Amino acid sequence: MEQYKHFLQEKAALTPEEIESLTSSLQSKTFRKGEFLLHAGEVCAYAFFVEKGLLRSFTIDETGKEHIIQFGPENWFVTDRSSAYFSEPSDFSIEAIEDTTVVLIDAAFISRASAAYPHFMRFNEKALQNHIRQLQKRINLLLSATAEKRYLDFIRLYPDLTLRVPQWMIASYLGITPESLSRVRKELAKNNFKPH
Amino acid sequence: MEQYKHFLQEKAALTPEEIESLTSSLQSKTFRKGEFLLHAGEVCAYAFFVEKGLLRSFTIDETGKEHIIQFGPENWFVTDRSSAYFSEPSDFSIEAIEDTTVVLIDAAFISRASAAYPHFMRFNEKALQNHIRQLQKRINLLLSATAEKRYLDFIRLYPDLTLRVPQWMIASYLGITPESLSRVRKELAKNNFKPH
DNA sequence: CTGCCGCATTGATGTAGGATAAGAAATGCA
DNA sequence: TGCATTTCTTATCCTACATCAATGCGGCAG
Repeated sequence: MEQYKHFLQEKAALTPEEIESLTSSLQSKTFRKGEFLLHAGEVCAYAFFVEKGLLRSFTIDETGKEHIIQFGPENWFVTDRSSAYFSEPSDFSIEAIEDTTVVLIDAAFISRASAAYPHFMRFNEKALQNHIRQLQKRINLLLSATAEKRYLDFIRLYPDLTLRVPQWMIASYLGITPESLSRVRKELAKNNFKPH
Repeated sequence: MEQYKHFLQEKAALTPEEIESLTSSLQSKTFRKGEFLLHAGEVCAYAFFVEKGLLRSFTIDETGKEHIIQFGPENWFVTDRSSAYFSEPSDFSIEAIEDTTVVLIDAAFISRASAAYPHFMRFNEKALQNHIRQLQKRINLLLSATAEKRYLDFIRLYPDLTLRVPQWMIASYLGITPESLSRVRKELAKNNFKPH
């Protein structure tokens, strides 16, 4: 819970007292590596705030291939907003890539907190807007950039993930095969590119 | 303004009186085919609600290629939310594909309306959530579907646009070249596919 | 009517990345 | 520790789509 409290203090500009009173009702839960927090087809009841560990959300297409939507390291939210908001079955699955502790945030919490604290409401809306910005950016990349550029963008944005996530998952996030990613990396290495 | 009022009544469940009082402060404006409502680099001050006509929003990459983000026919909103919300210069341009009449909706209007009418606030949030759902869906398509599937999805979703929009713009939306789209269509025609 | 321009089509050729297969390296686990 | 499984790499071939270039053709300004 500590990370989440800290996060609220930073981003939502709430006082420690407000935070205590708000979060007293929240549960946290730990999942082992490989466990699922959400299976495709279920309604996503929570937003998961990652205290420690690493999640991924992904879809599976008709041909059985996985496509990673998002990684969730510490201090990130992972959820399927559409499913949670509209109470529809989710297309996503959410899985722990490492042993992961999350705070469970449900819709009732959000509305209670928004009603009680205008700061929280604004914080929440800002998170939505940020999410849109991210999605938009990703669409742009998928429309315009080569595999190599997308990979470079990825390691620029998530340098630590490059080390924590197996490459086939990064490939899946980028929309290419692991073999292609391997080639891209080889090419980059040849031109003496140093990721770290 | 009529379309917008109708839209509010349908989607936001406001009474005609509430709608009148709300919209009295709104301006509408008409743009000629080819005119720009927003140039990349400017801050996007409005959400444009399309009363009549057709808009497109698009980016231009480093190599000078356009990538269409969204089409906006009647009853759609076109804007760059990130730019509008964070008051940052936009990456998008917005252009009228046909002579187009829009209602100009600025941030002040949204907050006034949200404060005055809880229904409006919920309507607005729902629009945001819907937007996220759309973006997510598009990312999924770009990650997993071939040009043909993406095109089929497009005409299923926007059958009327297929007739109003030049094909090179559809190609740009799909992330392929006009030549490729032409070949996809040829292939579909051969297998006796009838769009309408 | 005519010449031009933007758009769509078609063909020839190039290329990024996919599919497949196999081996090497890393990791987990008994 | 050693065996098995997963992950990463490498090589070969293949395919979807891009690029380049030429042709056609409908609108429309003069």
